Amino acid sequence: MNYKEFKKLYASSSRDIAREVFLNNQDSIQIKKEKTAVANLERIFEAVFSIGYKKGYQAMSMRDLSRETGMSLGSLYHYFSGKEELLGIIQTHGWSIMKRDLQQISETHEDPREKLRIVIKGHVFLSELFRPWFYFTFMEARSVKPTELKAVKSMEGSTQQILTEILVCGEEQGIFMPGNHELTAGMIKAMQQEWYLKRWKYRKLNVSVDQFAEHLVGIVEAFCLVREPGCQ
Amino acid sequence: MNYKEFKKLYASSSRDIAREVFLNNQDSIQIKKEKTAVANLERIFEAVFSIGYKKGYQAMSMRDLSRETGMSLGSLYHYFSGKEELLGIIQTHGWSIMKRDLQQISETHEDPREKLRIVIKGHVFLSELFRPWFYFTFMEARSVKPTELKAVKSMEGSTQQILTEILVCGEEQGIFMPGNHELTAGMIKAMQQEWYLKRWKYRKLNVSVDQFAEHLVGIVEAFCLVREPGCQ
DNA sequence: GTCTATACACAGATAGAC
DNA sequence: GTCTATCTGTGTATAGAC
Repeated sequence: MNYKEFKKLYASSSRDIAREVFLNNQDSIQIKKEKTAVANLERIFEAVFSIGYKKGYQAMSMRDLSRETGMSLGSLYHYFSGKEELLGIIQTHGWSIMKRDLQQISETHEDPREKLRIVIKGHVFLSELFRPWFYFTFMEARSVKPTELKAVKSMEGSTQQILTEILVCGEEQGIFMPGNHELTAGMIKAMQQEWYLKRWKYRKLNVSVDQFAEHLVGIVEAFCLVREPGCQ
Repeated sequence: MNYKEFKKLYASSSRDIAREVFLNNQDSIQIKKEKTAVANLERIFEAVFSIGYKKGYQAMSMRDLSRETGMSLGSLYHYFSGKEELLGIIQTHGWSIMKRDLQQISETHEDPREKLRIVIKGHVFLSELFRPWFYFTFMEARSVKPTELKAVKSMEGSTQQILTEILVCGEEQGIFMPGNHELTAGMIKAMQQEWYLKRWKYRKLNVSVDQFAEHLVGIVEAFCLVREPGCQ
């Protein structure tokens, strides 16, 4: 599978995400007309990502957000009760997208080797599709309030769990080498993160998302697949 | 080489770093007595890392810093001209430690395989020794002002360059496989970062810095070393 | 549903006593 | 060299007109 095929299968736009957020938070959002609310939420998220990417969420003022969205301060406060809640909405939604979609991807294959490939690539492709969400959730995870932090940590753990289980299962089937699979899973996650954290580097190097994902799979397989006897 | 041996060779304490900063910024620091200045700088850095780790530098107020250091607001401003300058001092010094020491480490060996091992492990060990510095410089790199950003970016690039050169050189000698070495170097850096960015995860898993570094070297060598003919 | 005007707390920074 | 007291701008958030 390459990125193009992936996009066809899992395509959902930023508009769709905004709609999801609207439906999940209909009680706290004071605007009731779906079309208006969804469109404005989309503008708000986009602006938060843009400003947040440059200087971080804490350094973004509500006036910055007002300027970037073209909405007034008063209007903004009809979409969330405060700056902290806005952060919470984005964080929890970002992580839940990630968790849900990766779970779904992992269920499309049975063979451990195929499953490992698809889960690794799927994560990279997903992070390409929703890069601002991934970048933001990673960089701003610290700022989330303790209540939500627990949920966020558990979602982060569950994505690593998926990888670990594949490695364990593959070892049992004699396909993968034995080893510290938790540690390997952590390393894989680190490399996946590289794509959305340092995206600018790979644009400069002219590395496409497909090349990146393939390279990553190559590294993991070189390490994990059992070598033929007599080989080093 | 393991972490213990590394520490013996490259040991310098947080006090030493504070002294270095003092000597480099003697003109802008209003306190002239070395002993006092160095001790207070050390306290300040420690406090910045502690608060910054929890909520980020932007969210840290000077009053937070005053409370944590036990120094008054007025005193703090005798050590730097403002919050922005303090950030700049920490950032540029953090990156320069990293660059200088890695350069030094890479010069201790000639054979590409040995050199690769030592540079990879050295980075991990260095980040263990100066973890707060590494974490902080990574997470707060965005907040640095444009003038300093250029310097920071170039230092980051140079550490990746060291890895790339080793891989290229090893390929020429027939020790390493051909491939996109820039890309591989980026992946290695990503895994190295994992250690200081997600340190809590590995403490929970009971993974030591030596185990982590060895695992990382294992992954890289499995991918990079030329396989014997007939092997996959 | 969106706007302008404004309340009020807190930020960064400084002056000047000790 | 360190402190307390204070200035001034900016931050988040709200009230109420349109």
